[in-house]
Amino acid sequence: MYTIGQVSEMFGLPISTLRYYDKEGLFPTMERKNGIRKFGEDELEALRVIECLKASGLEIKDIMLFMQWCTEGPDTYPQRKELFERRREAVQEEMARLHKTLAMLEFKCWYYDTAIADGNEERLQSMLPDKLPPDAQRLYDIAHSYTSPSKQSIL
Amino acid sequence: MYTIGQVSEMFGLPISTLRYYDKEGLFPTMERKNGIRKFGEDELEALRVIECLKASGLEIKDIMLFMQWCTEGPDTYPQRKELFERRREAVQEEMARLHKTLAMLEFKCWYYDTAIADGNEERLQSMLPDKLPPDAQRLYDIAHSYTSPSKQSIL
DNA sequence: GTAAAACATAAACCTGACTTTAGGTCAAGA
DNA sequence: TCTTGACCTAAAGTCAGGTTTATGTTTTAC
Repeated sequence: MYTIGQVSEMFGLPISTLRYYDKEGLFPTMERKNGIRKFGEDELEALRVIECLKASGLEIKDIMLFMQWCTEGPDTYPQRKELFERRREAVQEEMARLHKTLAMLEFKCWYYDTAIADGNEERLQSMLPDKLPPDAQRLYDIAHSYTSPSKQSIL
Repeated sequence: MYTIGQVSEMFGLPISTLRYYDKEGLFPTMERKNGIRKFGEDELEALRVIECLKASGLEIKDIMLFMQWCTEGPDTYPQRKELFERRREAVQEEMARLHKTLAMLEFKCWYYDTAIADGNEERLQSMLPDKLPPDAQRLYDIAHSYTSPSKQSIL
């Protein structure tokens, strides 16, 4: 069993954040002794899951819902599974977006390297949009490829 | 040249967001005709870069600084290059974090699949933390590996 | 010429995720 | 005993990144 201060150290989170999470219902089974929070293994695993779900883009109030499900026994296994499935898809999409972002950043690194060498952007601008050196062209094409703005898939 | 409504369509961004970006100084060279904004190729490329820098985790006010540099000529090439280098590193770190997040999500998908099949978590809990099937163990170990909470590298 | 659609501004409002503040309890060491 | 440090609460404050509202102007279509 750990105190809030120990958990704050272990996870590198401010104490105020841990209290905020508790207030939002993220530790539904946490015990107390004389009003003082006692973090057990369940709460540590809850925190790992909280960090994971937050990183996946889930909001606090939806994480709270998940934690509630965890107190309701085997009937909620399917909902919990569904939640993780959808988060997995969301993270995979986010990684694909970051891949494209990275292409743009690498292209711009190359672009400004070249601009610094040339002292100006004239030669570079004359190469746009399709007469760049092969490596740079590849990055440029990824970075400037069209992505549908629709948020909802037809499926 | 495009109107704000056309650009809103093209990028799937609300008109209010484009006006907000303009107010924050993200289109420093945008022209107007009778007070009406005229988006040219420079502004379209600015928007692509804005989306990229936002996705990389940069704040609006820092994107504004970059846009200002772009109006100041070749002297600021090195700063611009530096900015993209650091964003590249930040995105690579974010992708590594998401890789770990994904391992946790995949582990939990497997976990609840198994819990649904078993009807309870007893067998699963008895396998933790190091007697899981190989594939699940791999995911579990990635997801539960320690990550230093320090934000500053020693170098 | 006129009505509707599309543009404009300033300022207030909103949301999520914390953080800070103000005031209080409690246990341990000097 | 007293004071220091770690804990507690409720409520207010903060911040980024927009969005909404109220009001007015310009462009476009008939």
